[in-house]
Amino acid sequence: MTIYDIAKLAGVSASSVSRVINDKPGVNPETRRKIKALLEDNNYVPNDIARGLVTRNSRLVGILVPEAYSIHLMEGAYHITGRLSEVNYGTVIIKTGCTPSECAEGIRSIGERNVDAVVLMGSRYANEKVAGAIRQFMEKKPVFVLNGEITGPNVYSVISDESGGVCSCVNFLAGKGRRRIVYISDAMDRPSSFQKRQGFLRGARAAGICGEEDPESLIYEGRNNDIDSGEEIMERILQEHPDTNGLICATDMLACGAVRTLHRKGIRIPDRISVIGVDNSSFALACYPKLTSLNNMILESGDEIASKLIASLEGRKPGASKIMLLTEIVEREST
Amino acid sequence: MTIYDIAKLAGVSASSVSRVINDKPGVNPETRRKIKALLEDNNYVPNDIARGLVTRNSRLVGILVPEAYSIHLMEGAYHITGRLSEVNYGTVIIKTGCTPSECAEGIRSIGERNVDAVVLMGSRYANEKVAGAIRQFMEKKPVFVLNGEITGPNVYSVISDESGGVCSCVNFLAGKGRRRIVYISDAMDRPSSFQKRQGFLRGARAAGICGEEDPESLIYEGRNNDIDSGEEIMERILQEHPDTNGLICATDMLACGAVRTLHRKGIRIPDRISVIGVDNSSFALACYPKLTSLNNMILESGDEIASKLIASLEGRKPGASKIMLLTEIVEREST
DNA sequence: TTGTAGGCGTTATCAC
DNA sequence: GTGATAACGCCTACAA
Repeated sequence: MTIYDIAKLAGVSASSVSRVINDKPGVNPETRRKIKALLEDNNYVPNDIARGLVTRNSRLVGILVPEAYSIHLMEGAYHITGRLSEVNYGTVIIKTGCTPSECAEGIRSIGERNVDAVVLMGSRYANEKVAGAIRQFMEKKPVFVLNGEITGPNVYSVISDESGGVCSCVNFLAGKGRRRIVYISDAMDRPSSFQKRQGFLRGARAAGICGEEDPESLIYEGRNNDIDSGEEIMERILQEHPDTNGLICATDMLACGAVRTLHRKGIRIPDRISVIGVDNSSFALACYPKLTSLNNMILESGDEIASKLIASLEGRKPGASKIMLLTEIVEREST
Repeated sequence: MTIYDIAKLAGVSASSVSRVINDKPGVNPETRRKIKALLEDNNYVPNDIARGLVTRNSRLVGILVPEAYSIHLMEGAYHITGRLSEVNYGTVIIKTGCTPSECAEGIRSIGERNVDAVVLMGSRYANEKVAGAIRQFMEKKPVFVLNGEITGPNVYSVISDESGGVCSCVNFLAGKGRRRIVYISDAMDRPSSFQKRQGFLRGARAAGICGEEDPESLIYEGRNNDIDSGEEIMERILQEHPDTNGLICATDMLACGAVRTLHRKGIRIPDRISVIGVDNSSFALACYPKLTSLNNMILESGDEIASKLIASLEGRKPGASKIMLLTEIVEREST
């Protein structure tokens, strides 16, 4: 069912039908009614492809998500999808590999999809390879990166102050009298991990909890970012330093794992040790006790991006090209 | 950069360029090399929109997800996305409302996107309104529904035997000597909830755990499907029947909540009470103790759908129009 | 082996 | 107020 079919049925030209479909003026009210009825009766749906060919936009936004399993990022993508659905934009979500080359390849592949804009989920995309791919394949289209920083004329970055956040977590625990505070890092394969780690070092020095000791020695890093990994590392921590009474984990998942070990050993939380996670995810709630967690504002960042995106898509100015959201500690039962 | 631009640069016609791009025969090896080089140098990317207009397919699959917050379904969508990415198909994920009308509206809106096929995530879409919308707006395109049953010439349903699964959970607990087994249902606003509930009733009768009592009295239903809700209901259950020693929850999330209450009351799991969740999600792992959970095969269903989808897209037969996956209890620490 | 012409469904630009 | 007509970028007969 094309506009020509409808036109024939109505005894008018395709142009008139097109005008009715797009609510454009210049068509007799009577004719308009008639065409509208016909459209309805034949449940005509416009062919967005053909439309896109001439209007040069697809009402589609590409979202790249790294395949390294992160529910949290996917939730963010889902959130953005919701916001865009409201204004009748669809999202094409594509999984990419995690290496810089694979990320860059993702840019290229999404480029072929003729999306109107692109969102990069996570700091993993903040690297030179990706920046280059953007220059090559996304020259004219706006690119938004969530929790990562890329520089370019058409690139907008929304990051959250994870470094400052983790730093304040140390301070928070120190304020509760915790003297031996350790940090479980996630895999150091992306900027965000470094940020958090740096934040811990800064906080540890500022709080003066390491004395003569090198604060680096308070950092542990597991094989993976999952619950089992957190469990293992916690085991090691307790073995090496049974006096540990403050714990900050780079993700809620790692924290869940650590908490398991503490349960098993009968170490009470937060009486004997306080635990803080990062992400403020559903895992923080599923954990017992409910985890105090650093809200790194993934959802809020998604909102910011959605707003900028919609503004940009509608021809308005998206605003500042780099913004940072402040994080906040959401206190629950584990501290 | 269009094929015409490349053609001009190479001093040939657009058709030759097109032939090279699509790896079609009938072009001088020398010319082919030259064109290929040009394509590369100008990092030409084909306009999928224009291509779609003539080939009448978009290499895009629509996925409808209900906005009722369900990480689990989104993970499934993500999973399918991954599978389709491998064969260079993109997915357009659209959130829809939860009422039958809103779901049907989603079908219409995805219809405008000229996707090659549609996937409906969850049993919420299994209703007559949606079936009607499919007949109207998706007449020619294959529709796949995950964990829900819709009948139609172009509709393929993959469901999982949640009813049988929950039934066997009752049996499983009864086999462990649990005599008072209760069920916490999720909101009864979709077929899947009914299935699970029915399964419980069937299991309760078969196991003979209700005696003269009406097994309906063993069913509790909370306001929401979240952790807090599970916590509240568990509280009530213990008040009304402190002798409860077996618990089946319609979702892992509800189970997490229930476990919280048990912790608080100092009731040991599984010593005093065994707990089983449904979904076999990450929440089951985040919980302490790790939850025994009924794997309702969402991911596996996604795989089935992806396979059928790809087959169908490539012109092969997708196979049976309705299949059911058997569920299985994944035993962990809570039973 | 190569090029020409027509068409995919829509919108935009003119005449009328 | 209405209707031809030409794009949009690509593919595919068919002709050369």
